[in-house]
Amino acid sequence: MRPTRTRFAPSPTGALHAGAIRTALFAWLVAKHDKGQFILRIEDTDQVRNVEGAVDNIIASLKYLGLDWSEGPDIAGPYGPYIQSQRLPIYHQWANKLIENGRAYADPYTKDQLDQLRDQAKQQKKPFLFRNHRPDNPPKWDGSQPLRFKSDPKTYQWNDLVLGKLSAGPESVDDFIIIKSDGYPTYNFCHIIDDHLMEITHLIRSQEFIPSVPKFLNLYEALKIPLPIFATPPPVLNQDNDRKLSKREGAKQVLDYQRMGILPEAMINMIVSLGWNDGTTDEIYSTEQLIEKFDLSRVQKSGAHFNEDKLLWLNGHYIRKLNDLELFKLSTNYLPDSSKNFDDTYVQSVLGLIKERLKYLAEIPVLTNFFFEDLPINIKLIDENKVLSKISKSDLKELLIASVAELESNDFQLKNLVDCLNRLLEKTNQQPKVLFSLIRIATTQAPASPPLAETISLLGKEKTLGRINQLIEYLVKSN
RNA sequence: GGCCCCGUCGUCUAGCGGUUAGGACAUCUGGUUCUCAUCCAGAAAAUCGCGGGUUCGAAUCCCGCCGGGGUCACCA
Repeated sequence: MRPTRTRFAPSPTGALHAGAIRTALFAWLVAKHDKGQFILRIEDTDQVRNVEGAVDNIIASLKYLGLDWSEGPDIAGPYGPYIQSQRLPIYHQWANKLIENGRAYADPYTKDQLDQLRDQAKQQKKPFLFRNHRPDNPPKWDGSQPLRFKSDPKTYQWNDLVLGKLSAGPESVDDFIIIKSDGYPTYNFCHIIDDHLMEITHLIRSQEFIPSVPKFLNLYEALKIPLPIFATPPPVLNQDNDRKLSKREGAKQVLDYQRMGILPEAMINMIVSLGWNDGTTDEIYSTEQLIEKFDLSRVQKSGAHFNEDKLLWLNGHYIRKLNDLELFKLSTNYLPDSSKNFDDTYVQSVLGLIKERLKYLAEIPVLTNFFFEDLPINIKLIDENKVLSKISKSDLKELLIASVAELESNDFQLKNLVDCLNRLLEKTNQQPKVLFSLIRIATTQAPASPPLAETISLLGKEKTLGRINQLIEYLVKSN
């Protein structure tokens, strides 16, 4: 048995989105499951569409999710180079074989002539097939014309690990360009050679290539290259419509999710669930479990909409499983600058308090800033509060004064604070709804925060009392 | 338009001839001394795209239709 070798072969035409990275994930999981190899190959044969920095983006996206490769543009291997633009002589060698066998010929048509033929076919409502217009005496190929594959049309039936039996008639097989007039090969040609030379066993790619497979099958035959196993995952669709994810549709980059603080485990879990499950009711899978359980034959046939709600839920789940130190380490790039004035223990405690309401790391500043800095009084929080807005400002002021009096003698240990707040409720004869909301707003100036006792215990006596007094002053002045 | 693929709650899905069609996200309700969240309990949500067959019995098998998508480049 040959070892399983899968590959991810993107073209560097822009940033990777969730659809592309899922294909990579599936291929990676197959390789890991079989204890084989996963290869990264860059398909940069379109010199016009190549985008600077795209390879870096691809590599960074894969690294973010921990999808590692054993051979690639940055890792030499026995079948390199792994960048197609560096393999041109190989493609020409194979192209020459086809010419020698009479299975490739120079295309003598100009672009205008071709367009004309296509228009004609369109007007006759017939599909355009180049092979109906093969030149009788093609010129010898000198590299200045495109080189075309001379097809041998027939009906094909083939197997796909995901989609099952697929078939198409001879009308799907045509003469297509294998070497462009700039000397670069087309995808249709060179991916077959590369997959063969690189000993790829499973060709996992997205659904838009299905209509081309009969053409590929014809070429495999002409090149005497054995078929790999085909597996075609369904498209990943936009959240809001039924079209596949694309940059044009405003799909987020994979790295955008990294920037917003989606943990790799959550992202992997989300992406794999688009089209795959193990048949149980499990929703959460560690990467190790996925490697063990993943199976292409259980991949869905129909497209799946990307769902950011579910991604956030998963991410929250993984964040909650972190301990305070782990969360602290992951948060360094997200903490507000003002946190630098505090020691790590304090910052860790803050993160511990907000952990269960954190959906993604970029939320950290809005959830924690009041722990690190004094915020201006936002009276709207009281005016728009459904119980506090019904109480007169002077009554609120009196409640705050009573609170300061009670809290002043406390040591702000959590347990003692809870007792203290309870006493305060009794003394003022108030509902927690009123009193706790009031103190919470005074001390955080935030619409939401962790529970009151925990919050002010961590904040400390000095800041808590200072902030309450500040609100008292404000209320006195505005009266 | 030709060819090809797909079609179960709003979304992701379980289901492979006999189920009260199950789970998860989202939504809504209640509980956890305040808010937000977590957690717990519960509700609502799919006449299995439609119509025919086959069968004692169909979401599951067959056919037709409809709907959606993909593809018809010197792009991948």
